[in-house]
Amino acid sequence: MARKPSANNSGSGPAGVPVRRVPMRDFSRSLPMSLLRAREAVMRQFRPSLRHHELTEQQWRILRALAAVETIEVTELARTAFLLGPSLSRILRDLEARELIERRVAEADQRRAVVSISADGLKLIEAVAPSSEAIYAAITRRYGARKLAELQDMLHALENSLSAMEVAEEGSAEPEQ
Amino acid sequence: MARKPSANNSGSGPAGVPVRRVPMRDFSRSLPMSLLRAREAVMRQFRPSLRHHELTEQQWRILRALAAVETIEVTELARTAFLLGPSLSRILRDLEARELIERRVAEADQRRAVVSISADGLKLIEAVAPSSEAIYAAITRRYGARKLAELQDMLHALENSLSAMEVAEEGSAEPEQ
DNA sequence: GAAAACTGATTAACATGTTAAGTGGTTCGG
DNA sequence: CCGAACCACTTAACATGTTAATCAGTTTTC
Repeated sequence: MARKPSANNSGSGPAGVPVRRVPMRDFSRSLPMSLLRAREAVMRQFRPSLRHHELTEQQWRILRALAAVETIEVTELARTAFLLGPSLSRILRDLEARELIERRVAEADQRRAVVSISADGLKLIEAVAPSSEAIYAAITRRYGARKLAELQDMLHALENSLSAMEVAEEGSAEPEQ
Repeated sequence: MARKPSANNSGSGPAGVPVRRVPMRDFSRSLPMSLLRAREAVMRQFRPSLRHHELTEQQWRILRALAAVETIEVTELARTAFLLGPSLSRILRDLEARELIERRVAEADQRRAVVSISADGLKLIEAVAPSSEAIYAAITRRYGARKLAELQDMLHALENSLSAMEVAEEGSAEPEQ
């Protein structure tokens, strides 16, 4: 288990000890990594259930978003389900082929598409919802309802903090003239 | 802005009001969604900087993990960088082609591959690290160092809670027999 | 010591993430 | 009006996520 000293001196440092060669925050403690790991731990609970219904996580997000409204435009749906346009386009195409959703063009503006869930789509949601809710309840029990609410608050606060923060453009490439 | 009552009665409920037609937790408040949104808010800050160096988020994770050790085996690297095997395989192939990493087979076990960062790879890290650290510092300032540490703790606690939780296999399909 | 079982890594196949480009439809300025 | 600008959506191209299958090397078992 102990890392064996290697004979690889082709790099730079003295071989044998795992040194941090560049001064940098410990990698595994970075915020993006923590968020990724936490999210993966949560999704690992849900994926099997979704999989048994031939649904991906994103398809499930879309169906749930659609179940909450009569109709919705594609752009608004992308915002709600937190998907980028291209992803949403592909998924809607597939869900439409499976007849889980319906789509028509808006009368007022021919550019816009209006989406709604189908009867089959609703049936599917009703089939998945119980186990999904059960899993969520189990997670809540394990972690603690109060702690979970607090975590959500902190996550939203983080999101709000950063939304106001402008992204550095780093003008070292593509000078834009 | 007010949702116009639609004439779509093909579903089930009385048309006109955006009703939640299936009893379910409000979608936008689900934990996976909160985690996803928070993570995206964070990554949005880093992506431009990485992009200027022709690096994806995952490639950056791998280079950073490699910079902390002399050598590492692929499986261990996957665990450290939190990537699945297939993703890692592809990325290592590309990074090797760009000569940012080096790879050789382990002497003791010909199945295993041992990876290390190259001199060019180290130079690249040194080029990216400053702005990366600056962004992280800015995020910390905005959100608050103490709050950030607390959030990390809660995320790790969540991860630990769920790792002990076994995933339901839901025997409704593929009876396994 | 060879077949069976196992293991580390890669490849395959399909779905999504991400950015850029394309395609119609709509609005605006002259 | 009519061409330029804009807008909603889709397509394209490439990278990663995810599961299953494959492949070579190693260990187990009889």
